Amino acid sequence: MGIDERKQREKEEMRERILNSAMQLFLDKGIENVSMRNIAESIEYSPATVYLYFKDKGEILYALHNKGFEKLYALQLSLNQISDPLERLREHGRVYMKFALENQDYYDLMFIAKGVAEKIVDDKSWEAGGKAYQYLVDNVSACIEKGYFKDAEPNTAAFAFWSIVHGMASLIIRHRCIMIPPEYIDSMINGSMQFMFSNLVVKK
Amino acid sequence: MGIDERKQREKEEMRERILNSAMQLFLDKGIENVSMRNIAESIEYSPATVYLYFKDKGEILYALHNKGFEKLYALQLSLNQISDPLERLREHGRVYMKFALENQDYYDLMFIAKGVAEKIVDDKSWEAGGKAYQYLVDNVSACIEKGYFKDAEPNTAAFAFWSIVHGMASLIIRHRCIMIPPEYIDSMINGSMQFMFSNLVVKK
Amino acid sequence: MGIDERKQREKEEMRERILNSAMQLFLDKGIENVSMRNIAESIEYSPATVYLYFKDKGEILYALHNKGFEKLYALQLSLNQISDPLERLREHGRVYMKFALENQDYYDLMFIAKGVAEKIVDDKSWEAGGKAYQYLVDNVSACIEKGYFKDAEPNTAAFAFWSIVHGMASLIIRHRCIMIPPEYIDSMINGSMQFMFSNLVVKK
Amino acid sequence: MGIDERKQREKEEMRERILNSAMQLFLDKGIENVSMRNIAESIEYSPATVYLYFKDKGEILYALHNKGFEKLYALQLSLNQISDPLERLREHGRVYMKFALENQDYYDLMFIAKGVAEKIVDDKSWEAGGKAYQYLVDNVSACIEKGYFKDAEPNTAAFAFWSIVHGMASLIIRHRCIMIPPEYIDSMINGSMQFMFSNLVVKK
DNA sequence: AATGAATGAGAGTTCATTCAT
DNA sequence: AATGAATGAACTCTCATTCAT
Repeated sequence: MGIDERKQREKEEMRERILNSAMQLFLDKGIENVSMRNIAESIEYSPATVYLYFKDKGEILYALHNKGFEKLYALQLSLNQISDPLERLREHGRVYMKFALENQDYYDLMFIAKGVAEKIVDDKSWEAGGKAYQYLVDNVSACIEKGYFKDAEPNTAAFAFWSIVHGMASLIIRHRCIMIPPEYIDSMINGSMQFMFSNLVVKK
Repeated sequence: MGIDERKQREKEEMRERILNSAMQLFLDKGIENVSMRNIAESIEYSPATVYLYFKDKGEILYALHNKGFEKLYALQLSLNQISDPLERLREHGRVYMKFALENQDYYDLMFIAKGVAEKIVDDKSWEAGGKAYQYLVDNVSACIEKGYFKDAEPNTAAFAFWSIVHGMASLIIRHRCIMIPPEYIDSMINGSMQFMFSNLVVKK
Repeated sequence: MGIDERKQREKEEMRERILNSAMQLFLDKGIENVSMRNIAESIEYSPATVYLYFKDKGEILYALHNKGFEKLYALQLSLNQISDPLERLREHGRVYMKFALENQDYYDLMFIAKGVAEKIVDDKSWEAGGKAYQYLVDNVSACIEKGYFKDAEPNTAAFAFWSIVHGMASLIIRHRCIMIPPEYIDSMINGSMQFMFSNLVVKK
Repeated sequence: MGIDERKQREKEEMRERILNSAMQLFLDKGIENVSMRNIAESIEYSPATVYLYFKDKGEILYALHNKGFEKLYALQLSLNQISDPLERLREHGRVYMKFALENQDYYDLMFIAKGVAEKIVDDKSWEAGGKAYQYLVDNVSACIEKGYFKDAEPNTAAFAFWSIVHGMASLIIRHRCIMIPPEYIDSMINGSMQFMFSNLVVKK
């Protein structure tokens, strides 16, 4: 009775193994330097086998990209328990940065890597990203409604907030912060976000 | 006596010609689609000749990266004529974004591309970037001294400002703004910067 | 007792189904673009299953080749109702060309494709082809006996007739008639056959 | 002074060597079973080297195809010394068959092989074939003008003649004459051509 | 009887780079 | 100073086929 299920599970495990190996390789050698062969070798299977689980290289990239967005979205949902939208937005920023820095490989794939977005647009599949972005817009809207920001249009403000955190994250991930001693990075991030928030918010 | 100098000069001219052609190709076909052979063809020399002037492809990328920083720094210097530091900072942001969007390939090379930054650490030559960054820090410092920002530490605030503009630029350049209709991108950028500035600055 | 027969029958049905699907695919996509996987998919079985019914791809080709000859032979038999051998030969030519052009993939397999004929010699099984050829020889013999051709040896004349129609068919099928506008092909064929017949036949 | 010429000559020799090796391989293994790698190996160079001399596989096929047509056309020109068009046409047939049977590999490429014609049509390059075909049409026209054939339209009659010889040649080359004992093939060919000519030609 | 999983071999092609001349 | 010739290594992807289950 469990046979089909076992097979199903094994198939899923194999996909997972491939994805993990691929991600590890991306991390080690950079996305553009990873080939299907590399991936196959790293799981000790033949190249052809990989194609049994993923149609082509793009599908692997897409699957990882999606996993990343799911992870991120799950984190966003956990923010729902914070009722005050401003506090939620602040925490949103912290969570986003934490996600970016703890999952630099995923973040790179999701928001920085070349050749990924291009492949994905062709499919119907900016869904994942769209959901995450919408969550931010809603959060910002709620803040505006509560009067936390002056002169703010939700989409514009959301883009501004996103830019700040993405800017920090991508500068760090792509090693453009070498003028900042590593041990200061964290306080730099917190300081920057603090600077923004404390000044942007309307004092009542 | 003039011979060596002439030779030196000719060598330099050739390097320059190679770099210009390479950059033109990057602009035309995208960085990853340019090969050493392409570059050689575009200057009508053989591939082997290019190697007489640059050790390898990485060195070309690095040289272009440096040229990019020089370009950017020149733009920054032109800001000096603006005496009010806040107004200068505001214009700094506009100029930076303009540079990024009009020279997306330079910008990519300078602040996003993988493999370039790594080379830089080895070569200890973050000079070019350091100067540009220092200019920003100085600009922010001047603003703080004049009391435009509250509770601000110059390095931290500078990092924050840089993050915003880099965030916007890199999201656009790496095609992560597909949820924003292209015709709105410009107003989105201006709106975001306006949002930040108008709220961050202490009202007197 | 009926069990074995049923099994036998089922096996034969499956072979038939495979062959039909394979031929359909050949017609749709061209012989060289059909893989064992395609064939398996089109009958909704796994690739491995196909190998239970045919030793390898060559055997499928060979079987189709044979089916082609059966088809052709059936058409030839239908000519028997024409009693005058010359009229029968003329119609033979028309029927042959019709078969060739309406079943280009069968024809290709039977008379042009490489790798198929080789297999046949080994398998000593030129039977199917032999029968069809003999039919032609007999037809030509009858014409000679009736005095329609002068100076003719049956085998030689048969080969000559076969060459004409095969020449036309294979030039068309393998796209070597590009200098003839497509809309003229038909009249070219008819014209050529007319030219041969009207001149070859002894006027009484 | 001779340096450039020597280089030119060496380059040409290399192309020739590649073409010869390729042709030999085609002959041995069949066109569709020859890869660029095979060709490279057979001349003991790396695959990449072959691409220095030929843009892609199609260009090799095309070059061979062209060589074949040049050979054939040269033979045709040698017929010009025969003044009587009927005798010329008769010899034309003999020469064509001789060419086909002595250069089966070239003939296959020129008139039978799949995938060659397709590639060539795209280029401007049915020239070679067109010239050879036109030569035949002209020959047939001359015969008609001289009253050798009744009721004949030149293009149609030319197509008919071509079909006969091509039919014979391709049946032999693709091994479809296994019912004819090898030692009879020659007399079969001659006999067939004799049968056609002696009967087609108007007796005066 | 049927298959899921796997693979070795191979396809055409491109690249950065080297080196004798 | 410049290059023609060459190459090893790599790329993505497909195929016919096998075999344990």
